[in-house]
Amino acid sequence: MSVNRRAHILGATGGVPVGSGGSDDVPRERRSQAERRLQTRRALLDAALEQLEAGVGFDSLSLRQVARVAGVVPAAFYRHFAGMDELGLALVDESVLTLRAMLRQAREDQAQRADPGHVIARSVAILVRHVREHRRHFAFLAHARASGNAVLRQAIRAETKLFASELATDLARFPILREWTTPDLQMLAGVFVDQMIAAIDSILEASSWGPGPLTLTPESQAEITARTEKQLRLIALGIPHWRSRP
Amino acid sequence: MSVNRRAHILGATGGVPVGSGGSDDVPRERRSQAERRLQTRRALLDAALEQLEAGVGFDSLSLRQVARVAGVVPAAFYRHFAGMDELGLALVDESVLTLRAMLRQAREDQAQRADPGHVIARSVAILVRHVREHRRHFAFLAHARASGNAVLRQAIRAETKLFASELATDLARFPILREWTTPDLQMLAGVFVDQMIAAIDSILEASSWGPGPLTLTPESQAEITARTEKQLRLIALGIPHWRSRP
DNA sequence: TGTACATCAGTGAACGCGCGTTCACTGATGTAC
DNA sequence: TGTACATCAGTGAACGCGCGTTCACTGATGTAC
Repeated sequence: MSVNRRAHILGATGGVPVGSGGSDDVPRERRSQAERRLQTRRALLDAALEQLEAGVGFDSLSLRQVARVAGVVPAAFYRHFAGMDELGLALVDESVLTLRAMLRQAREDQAQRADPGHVIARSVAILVRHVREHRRHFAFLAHARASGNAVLRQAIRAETKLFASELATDLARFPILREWTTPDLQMLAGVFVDQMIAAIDSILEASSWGPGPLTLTPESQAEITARTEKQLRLIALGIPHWRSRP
Repeated sequence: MSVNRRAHILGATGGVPVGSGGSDDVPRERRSQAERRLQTRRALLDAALEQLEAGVGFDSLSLRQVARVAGVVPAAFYRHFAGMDELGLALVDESVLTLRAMLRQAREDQAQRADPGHVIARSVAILVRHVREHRRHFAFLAHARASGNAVLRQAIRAETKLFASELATDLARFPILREWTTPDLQMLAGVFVDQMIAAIDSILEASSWGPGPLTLTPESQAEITARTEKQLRLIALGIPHWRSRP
């Protein structure tokens, strides 16, 4: 993996595009200061995500390394974030948008086809696809969730609770759950979210086999999908027999 | 938190106990080399656990800091471990013993009273008690499980799978599960383990409110216990309606 | 349109610090006689 | 029991390194006239 390949995408000094017909993949047209500012910010976020995806923990991420991969001098970092914590919170914001998009898509998919028999299979498929398409965000959330950084950990836990609440609201629309109390719906949403987190962990683990000896045979994506569907179906089987009383 | 309070518990130089009637809490009797060696090793492990418990991630743990808290010079660390990874693996071994002890206790408790109605409540109680009594080990596992250290992560994942398999074996003894296929039992054990992990996270989170602004109201231990019991009961409700076919 | 000045994203050098690792050493514990 | 030597856990000094943060700076972009 080249660590420095983004180096100087913005031009050599003072942020000016150098040369005339560079062979870089970045267009050389004139850009406003605001555009260039956004571009550097993005490069910093991407540099962090890139290393996070490669298995580096957020705690061990260094400001200098992030700046280096982003092709910028360390001091320039401070023009965008007060420190790594602030960058981390920006990543939480981004990642939460991804989560919400996933929930929204599942909701719309659900609304389109009134075919309640396949809700679980379709939801799992959407989950798996989203995790694969937004690996970096999910890898960040999965790791920073348990990281040593209290600020990030707290932020992610808070967002997870919010996510569970939104899911509870969605669940309330199912006829069979209409009579359930709000706390019971929250409890049920909690079970689903816990299983979802476990599934995300499995997917990330299965698709991130870097160097080193494999002591565990990684599960295939199909296996994870099948197992997760089974688990959710088992849980769903209990629902009709739950007596939800205030 | 005093970082240095263990300093020189073993004596000042060459490992010789200094003074004659020290006021330290460590007895000054003559000790064999082997005993002193074990004692320092333990001090190193404890120093690491202490910081892990305080919220420091394993990734950010420094060899020098661990040695300092253990009251030993950095170079002495290498008399016991080749590096932090090896210390981490030793902690995995220890923590896994704690996990097994918990499972064994739940099993014995189960065997003593043939009162199947309270299996869940009693199991949750045992879980909660163990997590509180062995906070440091569980905090280590919960964090290093998602840490940036691939070696530790792998080791813990492997042990988690093993744990789930043992649980599956225990589950097979329940009359209602006697007809289930092995893969289905594994799947069910997986659900329980996932919920257990989530519960452990909650307990650790609830009881580790260090400094900093509280944006989330921490759940009380009673709330966590009640919620976990509910979740497991819901899952159990589905069991009789699952058709397990080869 | 042309000119003079302001803004500000990114630069490059410098700082002090804690880190992991190495090394020859010390001196109490352990052992052979 | 007494003596001479071996073992080896822990010492302390040293090393080079990457880190986060600061600072005055540069020079292209943006703006007022």
